[in-house]
Amino acid sequence: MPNKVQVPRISDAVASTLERRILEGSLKPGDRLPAERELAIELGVSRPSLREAIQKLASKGMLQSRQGGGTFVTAALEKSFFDPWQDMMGSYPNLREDMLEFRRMLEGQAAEWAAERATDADLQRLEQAYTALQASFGNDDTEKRSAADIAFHQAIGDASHNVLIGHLSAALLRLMHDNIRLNLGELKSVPAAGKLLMSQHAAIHAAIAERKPQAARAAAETHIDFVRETLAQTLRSVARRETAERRLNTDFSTP
Amino acid sequence: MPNKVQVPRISDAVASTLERRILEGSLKPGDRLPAERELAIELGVSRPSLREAIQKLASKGMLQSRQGGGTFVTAALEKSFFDPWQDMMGSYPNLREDMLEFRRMLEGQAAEWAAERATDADLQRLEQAYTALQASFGNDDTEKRSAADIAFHQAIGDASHNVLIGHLSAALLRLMHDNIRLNLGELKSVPAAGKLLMSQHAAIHAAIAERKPQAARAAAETHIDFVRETLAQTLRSVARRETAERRLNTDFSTP
DNA sequence: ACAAATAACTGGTCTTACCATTTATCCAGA
DNA sequence: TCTGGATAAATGGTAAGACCAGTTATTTGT
Repeated sequence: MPNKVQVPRISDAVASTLERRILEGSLKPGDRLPAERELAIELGVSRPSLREAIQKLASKGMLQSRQGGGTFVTAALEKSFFDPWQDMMGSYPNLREDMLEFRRMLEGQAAEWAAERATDADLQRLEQAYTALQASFGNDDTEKRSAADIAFHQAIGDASHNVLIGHLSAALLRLMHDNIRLNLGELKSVPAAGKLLMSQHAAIHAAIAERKPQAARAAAETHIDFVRETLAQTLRSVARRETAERRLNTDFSTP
Repeated sequence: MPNKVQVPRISDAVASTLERRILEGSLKPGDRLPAERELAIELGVSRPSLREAIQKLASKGMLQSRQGGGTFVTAALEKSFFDPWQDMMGSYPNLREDMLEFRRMLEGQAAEWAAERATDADLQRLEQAYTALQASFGNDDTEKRSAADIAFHQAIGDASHNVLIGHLSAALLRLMHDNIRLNLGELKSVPAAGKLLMSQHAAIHAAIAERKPQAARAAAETHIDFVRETLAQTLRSVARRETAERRLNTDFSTP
């Protein structure tokens, strides 16, 4: 019965377009879609058609609408990979080591491919993210620094033109930032770390812009190595402080 | 952000109603739904709302509409894709390429680390998985071959002693197997492929057991390259066959 | 400076109309 | 009577406009 050739339906085409934008990263998790009225015009379809497409994606869990608020991209794609670990991170310290080791490979490859494949538009976006990141340092708002950091690495992931790299690198970095913020509070970074981090970011950025794959990979790996080392030191010192406090507080049952 | 209580949406309620009717059996597979205009009146909602509900169920694969014909309850139900990546794989061929490229890096690294870090127990498990895989060839049961293949690669991932590697390599391989099964039917592998695959598995296994990281990585990469090439060939031939069939059917308007 | 009232968006729903495809009906010609 | 095709009816697909119901940003009043 359904052997007939299906005529193309507009709502399906629109759904594919949106899906594609999410997959390829121009619509990232948490982003808000343009208003339905605008988006309908931009895509050249009527609002009902657009709505049908949105319903489809919403039923897949990729979009989420709030009346009066807007329609947002969910993290369904990353969740399907990493959901189970979200909570494990805190309790299982080895996982952090594994994650950094994994990211070393991932970010290295991302940088290498980005240097090989980035389009001019990609480089432009990367440039933009880099200057934003530069600006955000010195800023006290940890939230914004995290966002800028994630955006920078995300831009590299996007430029690598492999959707898995793009989604995974961003998701992992987000996971780490959340975890760090969660477990170490505001974690005023090691005093001298800031400038070193910036120079590393600069090196990565430069290598990609100059299209030097091996240099880009090396720079990215150096970056992760530094983060790993710095984080380990900080954690050790935090641990020392906590055991010291615990020793002091042993007799006080917390009210 | 989405902590607010979600307001009940009419289209959701309608979708639930229809879904219930299907599950309870008052709408059987193959049945035609009442016309949208009638059904909308019967349910006391507008046609657009009803249509949004239908779109949702259609995207779940429970309904199927033909312009001018009607809307039918899907005969073969229970595809149950909860994984958003799974159905993306079907619709975006590029994703399959990205996935293989990514897996090349992943499996290569997994094999390298496994060769460096595997404990005796790991090697034992790997040995076990390898012999099981060997045994499963020749077997006609695709399901079991898949399972053995996944188990083998999983054993490598575990031996790499990085939980992310383990989890991801298994998850991605599973994704590919499911996708192949879903989209290409049983896909009797290319005749000569079986023995080649086995020799590749043997090479990976041997390199890890002999603790030769670089050899292990190379063997794993070769393996993925071969899979990629074979898959591409198979897909091309499938595409050829389909266009041929289409050409044959061009003149016969289906009665 | 702060809080409340207000204005401007934004998604949710409905009505109406028209188009494209399919299906059923009917009528002329053999 | 039967067959074939033209015609009409029914059905899903799309569009436009209006209004409602929440949300968010702005203004205003104290």
